Amino acid sequence: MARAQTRPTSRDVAQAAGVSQAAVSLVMGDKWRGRVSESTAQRVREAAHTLGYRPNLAARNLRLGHTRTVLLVVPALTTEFFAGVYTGAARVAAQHGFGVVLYPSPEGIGPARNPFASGQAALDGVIASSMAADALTAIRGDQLPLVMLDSDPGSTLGAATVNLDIADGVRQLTRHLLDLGHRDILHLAADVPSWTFDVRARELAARLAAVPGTTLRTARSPISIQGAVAAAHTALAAPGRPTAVVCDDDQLAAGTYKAARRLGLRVPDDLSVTGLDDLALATALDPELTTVRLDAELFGERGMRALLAVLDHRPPEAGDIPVHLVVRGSTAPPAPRP
Amino acid sequence: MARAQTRPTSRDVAQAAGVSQAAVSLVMGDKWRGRVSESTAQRVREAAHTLGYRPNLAARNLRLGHTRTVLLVVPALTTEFFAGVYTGAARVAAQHGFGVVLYPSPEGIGPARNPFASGQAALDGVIASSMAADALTAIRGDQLPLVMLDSDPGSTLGAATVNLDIADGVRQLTRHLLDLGHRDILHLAADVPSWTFDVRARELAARLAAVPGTTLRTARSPISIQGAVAAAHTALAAPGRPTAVVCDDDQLAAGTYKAARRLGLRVPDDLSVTGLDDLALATALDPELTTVRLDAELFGERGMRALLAVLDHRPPEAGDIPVHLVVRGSTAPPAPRP
DNA sequence: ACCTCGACGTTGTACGTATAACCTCGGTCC
DNA sequence: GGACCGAGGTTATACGTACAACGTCGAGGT
Repeated sequence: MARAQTRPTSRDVAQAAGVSQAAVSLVMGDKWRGRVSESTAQRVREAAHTLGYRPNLAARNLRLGHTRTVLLVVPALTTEFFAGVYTGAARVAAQHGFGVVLYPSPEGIGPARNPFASGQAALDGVIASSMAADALTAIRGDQLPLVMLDSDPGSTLGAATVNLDIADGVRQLTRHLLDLGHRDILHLAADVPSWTFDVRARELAARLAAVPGTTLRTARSPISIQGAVAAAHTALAAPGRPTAVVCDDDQLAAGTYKAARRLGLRVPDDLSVTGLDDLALATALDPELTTVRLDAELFGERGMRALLAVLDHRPPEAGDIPVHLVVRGSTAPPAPRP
Repeated sequence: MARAQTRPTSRDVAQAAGVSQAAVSLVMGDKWRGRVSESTAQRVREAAHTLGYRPNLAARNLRLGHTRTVLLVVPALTTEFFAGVYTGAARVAAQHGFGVVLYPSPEGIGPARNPFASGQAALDGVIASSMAADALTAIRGDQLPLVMLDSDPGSTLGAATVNLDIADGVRQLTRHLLDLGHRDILHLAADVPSWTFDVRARELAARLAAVPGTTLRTARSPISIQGAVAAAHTALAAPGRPTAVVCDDDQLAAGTYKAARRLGLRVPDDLSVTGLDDLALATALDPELTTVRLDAELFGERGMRALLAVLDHRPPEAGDIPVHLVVRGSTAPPAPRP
């Protein structure tokens, strides 16, 4: 429980170097120019090195009043998407001397347990992706600067938001399917309440409603390949099969492939399938998946930049992040109806 | 940069409740029984609530000398495997009042930048997976209690280790292929220096060497589906094609599927393929992948328990974590040679 | 001879918390 | 009636750091 032997402090270094603790702090903090002679600084550095001195972060954080660490709250890490978000956020954080700590919310995309109440690290701010309003207010209760990723700009209680232009992605997707001649479409939707999924449903419905003679059905699935197999199988086995399935993400599309196979349907000849995310999985599938590519790293970068802006009391950068359709082998014109 | 308005401290709460700061600390720390009356405790709790008081973690950490936070260093989060490790570790950590912070080492499985030097959170210990020796010594330099996951027990400089019994998994896998009649095997190996991959190569070679008339070739691939496509394509296009491919993980197997398809080879009729991990990807493939299931959550649990033991100066639990072969559709007897 | 000034430090203090040590006061026991 | 005691607090202090404010000392200017 207790640390084996207590680590050396700046005072120990000071004593070893024959200077005051303040001098050590100055040297270690690289603020000694014009205050300490080059030779003394060197002596301090050597003493610190031989003692294996590392500044006590807790003390520094207390003194400074900030930690230069931010928390990135993500849903389950079952996909490489949020790894990309982290990478992007961590990169720009590092450029500004910040660290990023990753907190995968155990309950998935839904309400997260408050990670601050659980006595975790001290934080300067939070970047949270697609969270429910109650979890949001819990975080706000901590009065920490907050940036929301992919959340309803209307209900984030004034927090800054950074969004992917999912609506435009769905727009491109819908146009592609309509251009191919599809009129009977199944929406395989994630059964998780989240703005990012609501947008997909809303935009898809709006686009199809604008075209007479189209029909749109909806099936719900948990966000996993296995879950999607069951959901898609049920939906596709029902009478009046659609000619195309629009999936809320690539994992659902993978499940749809499997369900189609079981039903003896070939993709894309008998059934077109689309995904959303462009995971590595998308090109591992056979045929490769037509999907919408999301730039996860850019998303993370923009999120971190927005948080930095909030911390600086600057207005965060505006505008959604563009996405684009990637057409591959899983979409084709529908077979002529018998 | 500076926090908008400074958060209330325990002293503010004390003043609001008309008690001393010490009393607030007692009540908040749940150590007031027999020291503070129920009514006063209630008053303090109310004051804390209306002020929105949250204890300053940096101050608490400084005072206590520990943070009850440990770091989990993982390679890139491109797979759900380490999500499982995190989940397991976080679960047992929570049971002991600890938090777990996730640090995806930017350089992948290889040497990691020292996350402590970069001024991140203050930590009580580290769980690190498959790291190179130089990164290891960097961490040891911080004198933090350390547990290594899936690392050579002989070269961890005395750190505790927790390992999956990969060797046994490869043993089961090899027996399965030999039983099916395969004698010409290609090992598609990860091109990353890491003990966990060395074990695979060593065990596979040893098992096949024990059976006369077998041949073993090796091809190397980066750990990604796309990378494996190229590597497997090259290896399979060469003369003297193997009848089975043993892949270091499921992602490589997925790449092998694609390469085989391009070469007009059917799995498993023309080529058996095996993976290792049992990711969701394994059952998304067609045919489903024969692979070795690793219990990621148990792995994380054991890792955290070992760290807790080290922190308590107790000997960590011994013994490797068992794994087991999952036979699916990607393996079959080899086609009779023409 | 006096003042100024830069170079090179040092002393002192505060950050917010947890807890050891102390205080007070009404009731009990002998 | 004095000793003792437990309940219900308070006071004081330390954790390790960063930095503002304060010396000190020798050189240079007048």
